[in-house]
Amino acid sequence: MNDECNGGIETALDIIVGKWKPVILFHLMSNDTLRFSELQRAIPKITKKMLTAQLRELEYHNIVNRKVYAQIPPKVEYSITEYGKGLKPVLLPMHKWGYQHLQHLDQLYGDNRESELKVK
Amino acid sequence: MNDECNGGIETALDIIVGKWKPVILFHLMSNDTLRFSELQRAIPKITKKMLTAQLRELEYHNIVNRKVYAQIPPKVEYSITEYGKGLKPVLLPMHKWGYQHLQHLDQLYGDNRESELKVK
DNA sequence: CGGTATCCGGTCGGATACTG
DNA sequence: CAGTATCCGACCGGATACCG
Repeated sequence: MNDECNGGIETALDIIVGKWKPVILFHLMSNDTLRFSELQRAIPKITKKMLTAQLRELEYHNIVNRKVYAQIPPKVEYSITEYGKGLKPVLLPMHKWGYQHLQHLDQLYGDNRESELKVK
Repeated sequence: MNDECNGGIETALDIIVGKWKPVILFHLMSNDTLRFSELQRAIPKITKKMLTAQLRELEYHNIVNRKVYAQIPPKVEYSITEYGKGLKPVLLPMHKWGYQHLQHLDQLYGDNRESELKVK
């Protein structure tokens, strides 16, 4: 971390931040391939607009693959690219830390703090 | 990653995301202790408002410590908490991946793509 | 020195309706 | 089925001025 150029962190954040990107990546990383509608069902509260937008950004950065089947009705499949799999060493520690952090909070304040957290 | 509950990632992101948090953490992690004005000088483009806001959020999550010296003129020192140091295993892979990603892009498109990146 | 207070523009994301 | 298009409110972050 005593390396110059902290910009690497911002670069990584730019790519994985977005209200829905973590969930999307989570599902794609555990499912190999998913259709647009399958993602929609897996993430009920997301709108098509958002799902499309976030997928496009991930696609732009070569994290996910978009495969269009030229047929009617249309069919589009999304999957993590090989390059995108390189994000696992980034996401796993994040997941681990975040999970432990939640436990830590529960242990400090008890288990029913949804409300307080939301209010921030 | 095939663990349920991807919320851990969002929890972690909530804490380390923010336009200036990565830079702030970077400086605090390599300097042990810094005054408000030192941080300001280290990050020239940040405003007091933003520096205060981001520090307060980090403090709220117990990532940084705020030590106020009751004297005139005032003096406030910031440092990473022991708990905050636990973020290193999260930030280091991020930094590494992001840095490699930048290299990856340079290798693909040549070195003068600042412009394109900004336009996105 | 180390902040608040206030204002304000731009962007993010949600709701809804429409389409090939 | 897999998207666009449009509108719109909320919030994020910058500029500036003031304060203990």
